[in-house]
Amino acid sequence: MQKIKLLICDDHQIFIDGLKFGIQDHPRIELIGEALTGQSVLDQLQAGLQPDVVLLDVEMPGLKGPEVTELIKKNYASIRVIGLTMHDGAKTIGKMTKVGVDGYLLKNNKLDEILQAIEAVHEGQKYFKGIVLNKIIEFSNADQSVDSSELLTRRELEILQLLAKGKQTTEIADALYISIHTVNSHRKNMIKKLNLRNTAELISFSYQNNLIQSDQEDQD
Amino acid sequence: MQKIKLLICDDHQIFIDGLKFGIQDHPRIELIGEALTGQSVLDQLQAGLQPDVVLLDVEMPGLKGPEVTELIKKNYASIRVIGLTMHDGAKTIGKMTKVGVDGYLLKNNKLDEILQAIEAVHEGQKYFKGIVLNKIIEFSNADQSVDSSELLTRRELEILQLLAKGKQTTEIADALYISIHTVNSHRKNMIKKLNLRNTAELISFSYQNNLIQSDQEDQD
DNA sequence: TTTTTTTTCACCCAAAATGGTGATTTCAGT
DNA sequence: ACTGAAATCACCATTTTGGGTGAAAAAAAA
Repeated sequence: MQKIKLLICDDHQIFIDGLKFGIQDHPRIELIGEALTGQSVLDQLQAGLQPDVVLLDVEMPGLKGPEVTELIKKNYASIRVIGLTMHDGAKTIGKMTKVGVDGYLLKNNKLDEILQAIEAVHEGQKYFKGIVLNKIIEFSNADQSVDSSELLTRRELEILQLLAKGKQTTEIADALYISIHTVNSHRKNMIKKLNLRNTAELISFSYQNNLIQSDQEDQD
Repeated sequence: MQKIKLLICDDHQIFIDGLKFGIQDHPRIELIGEALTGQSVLDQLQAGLQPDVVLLDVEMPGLKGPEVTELIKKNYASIRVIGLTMHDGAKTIGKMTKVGVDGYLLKNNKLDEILQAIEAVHEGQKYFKGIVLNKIIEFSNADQSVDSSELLTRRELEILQLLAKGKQTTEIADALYISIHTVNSHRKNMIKKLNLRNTAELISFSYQNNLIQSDQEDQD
């Protein structure tokens, strides 16, 4: 019987190494490739690699889990994707299920659990357990978990970035060659449409919903 | 020759499992214990376990890397401690070196690197490489890498949390049973002492410096 | 104990933000 | 060509911030 062909993607080499050791003697699973970035996964698939299952770290620099999953599912429908994550944030889980991920595991699971998940999704089952399952339910019920990336327009996001840097209305207006009234309108619109109360909460919201990168430069 | 006795602590089981496989055939290293929390490490040491080297995840729920390291170093001076981390934040590295950590590795290192580090620290060497080393230098030179947890007082942090939730001065004053003047003073002091310009930037700063947890509840 | 830091409160004033309403232009999608 | 969303600008009134100064009580550190 053919072994399950597995491709691992995780930006942490040690994770890959760990799994490699854990899988090397497995009778039914075979590691056929590894990648440190989402882009690398897509490249390898493009190049003709044909895994049955992709084990995908969700939080990565560059291309993130949901995007990668979406592209895999779109172009290689037969490949099963399992998301792996550190955190159990409902938002990310929601994004992943939306693009059709087949399984989802927290990294604090035992190796056994992961191997089990690989076999399960390969047989066409979905693999969600425990907290993850709860979060999915939570997410599907509560629609208030905003898909923020589409709630704010490009211009609004632009202004948001500047607000986060401590710029005030006049400065933003100068920087963008628009009137202070416009800047004000944008800010007020954001606060209103997101159901917030003031700029401080707007900034909070934008960090919590990853509208702003925590590692951006903060030059004055 | 006696093998190096190793104790691993990481809240991610898969990490432990991975390392276990990686070490099982190693001629000079022997895993004598594992722990999922910092507290568990201390308990095991208390109970008489005598590792030569402790491999310690820095970011953990509960007792964090620096605290654990400090306690180990204080009570069991002969034990070498290697910090393991996901992120390469200068602040955490600084805290770890301050309490006398012997080595520091990023989790995206290869298994080999980790094994090498274990042997190095066991021989009394310090093991810092690449980015980590740079960060240490950066940290010791640049004093502007604010140790924010000590820059803000407890009260200020408290007010900061509420500001981040969109509360305004009056509400915060009510919640904390203090005058609005006091709340205002605290906010103004924070902005001034951190060299910021307004509350928006203050919120930004606090997210970027982990003064606020991104996954906190946002109930009204 | 003495000294320093933290927390508390107060007043003044100018600048900025908020909340509302309304209107025009530009742009993308149908 | 039409429609709706996005971006632009404007005026109004009220509230909140931000910047300064000063000072007393409480707590922590030396």
